[in-house]
Amino acid sequence: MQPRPRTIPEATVARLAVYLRVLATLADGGRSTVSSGELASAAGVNPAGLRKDLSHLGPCGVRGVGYDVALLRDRLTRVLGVERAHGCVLVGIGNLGSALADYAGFGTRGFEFVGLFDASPARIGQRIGSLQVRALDELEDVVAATGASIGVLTTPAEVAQRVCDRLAAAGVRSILNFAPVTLTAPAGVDVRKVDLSVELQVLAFLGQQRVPAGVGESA
Amino acid sequence: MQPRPRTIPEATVARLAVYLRVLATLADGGRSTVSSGELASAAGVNPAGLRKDLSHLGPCGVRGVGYDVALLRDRLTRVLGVERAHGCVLVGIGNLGSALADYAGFGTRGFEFVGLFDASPARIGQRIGSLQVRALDELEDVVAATGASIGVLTTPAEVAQRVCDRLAAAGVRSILNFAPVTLTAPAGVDVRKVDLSVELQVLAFLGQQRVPAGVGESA
DNA sequence: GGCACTTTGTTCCTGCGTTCACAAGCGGCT
DNA sequence: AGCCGCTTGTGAACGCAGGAACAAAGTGCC
Repeated sequence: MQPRPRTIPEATVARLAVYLRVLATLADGGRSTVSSGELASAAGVNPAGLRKDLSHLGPCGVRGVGYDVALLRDRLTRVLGVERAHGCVLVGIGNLGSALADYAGFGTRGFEFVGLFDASPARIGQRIGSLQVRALDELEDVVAATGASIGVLTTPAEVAQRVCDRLAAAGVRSILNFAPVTLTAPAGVDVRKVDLSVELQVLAFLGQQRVPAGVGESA
Repeated sequence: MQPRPRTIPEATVARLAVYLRVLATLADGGRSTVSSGELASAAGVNPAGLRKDLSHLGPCGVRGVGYDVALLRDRLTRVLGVERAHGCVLVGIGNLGSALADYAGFGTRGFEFVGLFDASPARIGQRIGSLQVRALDELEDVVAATGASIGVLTTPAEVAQRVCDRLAAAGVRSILNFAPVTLTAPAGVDVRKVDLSVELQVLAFLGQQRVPAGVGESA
């Protein structure tokens, strides 16, 4: 009865977001159809895997032809839930927070910042884009008033857990954490972590592993 | 003959980096030993998984007691290859690039920016921290002079691939890409991608999946 | 109208990552 | 010195993601 199996693997969802971006680019370029091979190449994945990913949302291509760019884009937009813009609050307006608040790429992808917060009086009142930085005290009120569903944390590590708790209590259901700590959130609240140091350390490891420099250097 | 099996799964490496950070915090707090359960809890993973991760680098705990904090931290530091600082070049000094260049967290974790580059004359010469933004022309020279092994891309999507090619040609072996495009690099060059929009879209999907809001909203 | 080519959607299979459960080893107590 | 409890390290099973190969289907051409 349900056309969608309703359970799409998380790894697949992440790739769907990538496909969506590629499709947007193709649509801008005037393309009307794409084959799985071409799309997979642009997204950096295996063609078979791409078709399997897409199969999770039912048949949406035409055999012998490929996928309709606009159609597939709209369907992905719906499935990913970015049909309507999601309100986001951003806590911690340091360097990284300011950069994110000012990043234009979010607005065009279904996300809109509806509140910027910081604890430092020096930051409060500062304008970034079309928003003003507010005091942390107003966090709950703004979340309630705007119905923001996503919280982005760019605070120092020491206060991240406390802010996370407040966001969850205020009704935010998804949190994107840039602070270098592992957060614990109540059930029903999703937390995703972006850790730049970890990414660099993985790269460092892969680099040194590829060339075990210093091992056989005895000449 | 080789004490290390030499092949550590990438997912494990990412977690090792997390453990390392937790250990650093514990060491600062004066703790001398930790059990796998406590460490796993702080890192947000399964205790058994943590022990398996650690087993990849040989026995390094004491049964009945736990792990020596300082000892394990040093060993992880060595294994991850952040014993010596890695030189990083950062290309694209926009909002995000500036934030990363100014982020103090990297220096304490074995990474040091040795060059900041931008194509815009308006940016060139600007000082961020202890470095000056240089013209993109100098990229190859600086990489050669400093032996930088890691490149960080925070450029617009349109030029990311070109810069990636130049970095690879200049001898950079690891690239961390923040630009919203899928890069292709020659063999021997590792590319890791951090895509903020994708993270948000995954959150949006998980949020809407949990509550099919809008289905019963007849009011 | 029929045929062949192209491309999707699916199925099978292989490999990896994760988890659970047990045996081995070490410290502390008696 | 011997025993007990605690914790690590490892072996095995489960589940999942990724990749390759095959069948179905639709288009364009002859």
